Amino acid sequence: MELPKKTVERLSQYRRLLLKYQYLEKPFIFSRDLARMLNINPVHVRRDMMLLGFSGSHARGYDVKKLVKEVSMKLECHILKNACIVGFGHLGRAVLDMFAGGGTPVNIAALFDTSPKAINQTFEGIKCYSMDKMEQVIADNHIKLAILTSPADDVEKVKDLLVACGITGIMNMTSQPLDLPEGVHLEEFDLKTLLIKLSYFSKA
Amino acid sequence: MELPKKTVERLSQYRRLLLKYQYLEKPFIFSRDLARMLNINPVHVRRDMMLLGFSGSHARGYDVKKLVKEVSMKLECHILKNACIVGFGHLGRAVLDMFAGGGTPVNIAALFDTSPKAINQTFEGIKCYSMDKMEQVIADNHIKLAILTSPADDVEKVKDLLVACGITGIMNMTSQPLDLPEGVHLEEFDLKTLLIKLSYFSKA
DNA sequence: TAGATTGTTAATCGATTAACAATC
DNA sequence: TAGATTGTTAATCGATTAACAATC
Repeated sequence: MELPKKTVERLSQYRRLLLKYQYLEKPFIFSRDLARMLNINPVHVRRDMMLLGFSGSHARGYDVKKLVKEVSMKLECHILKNACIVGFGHLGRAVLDMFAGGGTPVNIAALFDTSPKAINQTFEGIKCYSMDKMEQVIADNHIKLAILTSPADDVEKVKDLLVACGITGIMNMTSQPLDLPEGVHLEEFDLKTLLIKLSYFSKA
Repeated sequence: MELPKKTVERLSQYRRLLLKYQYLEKPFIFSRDLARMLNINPVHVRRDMMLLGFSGSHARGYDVKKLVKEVSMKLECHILKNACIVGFGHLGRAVLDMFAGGGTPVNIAALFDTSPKAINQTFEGIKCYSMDKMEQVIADNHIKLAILTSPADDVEKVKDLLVACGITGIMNMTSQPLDLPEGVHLEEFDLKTLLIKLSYFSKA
């Protein structure tokens, strides 16, 4: 059975935090402490553990290493998913920087851009290709995810290309609404919208 | 009375879309068409209009220009909010590029970075300052919002600085959880988390 | 009038959290 | 035992959507 979306988000955060924590501190952690570090409610932690099917001890809390292993298993962090970045401007570079270090279960396997300056260059060890190599490169590298950062006017064309290449998930970092066919998962990442929201709710 | 969060997000999207649309097409639009362009349910549009207190015509739909004006009013798009970008790496640059063009009700008024290469330089007409000028610059420019893109290890220190400077809203683009005092609004923008979510739900 | 649309209420769904029994 | 924590159910809250009356 599938986990709720919000639970998946939090599991990912628990994992990230505890991966750092596990070498520094005690081998056990209480829901209260984990919650405080993430500014959430302890009940959230316990409920997520329940959904995960993971048990703690009433006396000591949760076994950090076992928990990290369990979360990683559930999120399939052992199956390294290959992703590509489409559009390699500042935003694309920022994304690459963020994931080049490793530690995340998503592997950037290729870059695509239209600029002759970038094409055939290598960044952080990852090669940048022209758009017309997309079909070949995506097939050869078993790429399943795409992070879309290209300029707004290209988005529709690029989307159709990606879908035709058999991509199963797209992270849309353009501020352009995207209409995807059944079976392709979409994650919206719309900075313009969120900034206006921030502004609206930050009224002094 | 305050609008629901999701409604504010959608209002921002209606506005963006219709600003383009208003010069191209008919002066009226149906909820169905607006919804289709954003891949949402038409009922959403009509309900948001209701919450906004905006009426359409049964025969012709909504008056595009009036609607844009109404949404802009509600989102206070006429009050230009000043924001700063803290951390001017690739991510900071990407954010600046996105907003330098104008058209959004948020104005980037200053950049902050620790790198001597960037400090005192001007990018897209916006000056980059060292972190220790922050208090002065934020006060002088009436900056109320901060977009945080600095490296993870600086985040806590920078946060305290920003709060001390009287910032009322922070967009956190680092993957570091932030704990803010009452009265400072927080918007999380966590790429690592969302990418894992995408990966989880994109299982073939 | 017939058909389409808006405006609004009620039902549904998902996420959060309060409450509390069970356990160490 | 007393006190703290986990595990789980039930209540609450916010967002979405189904249903339908009112209107053009």
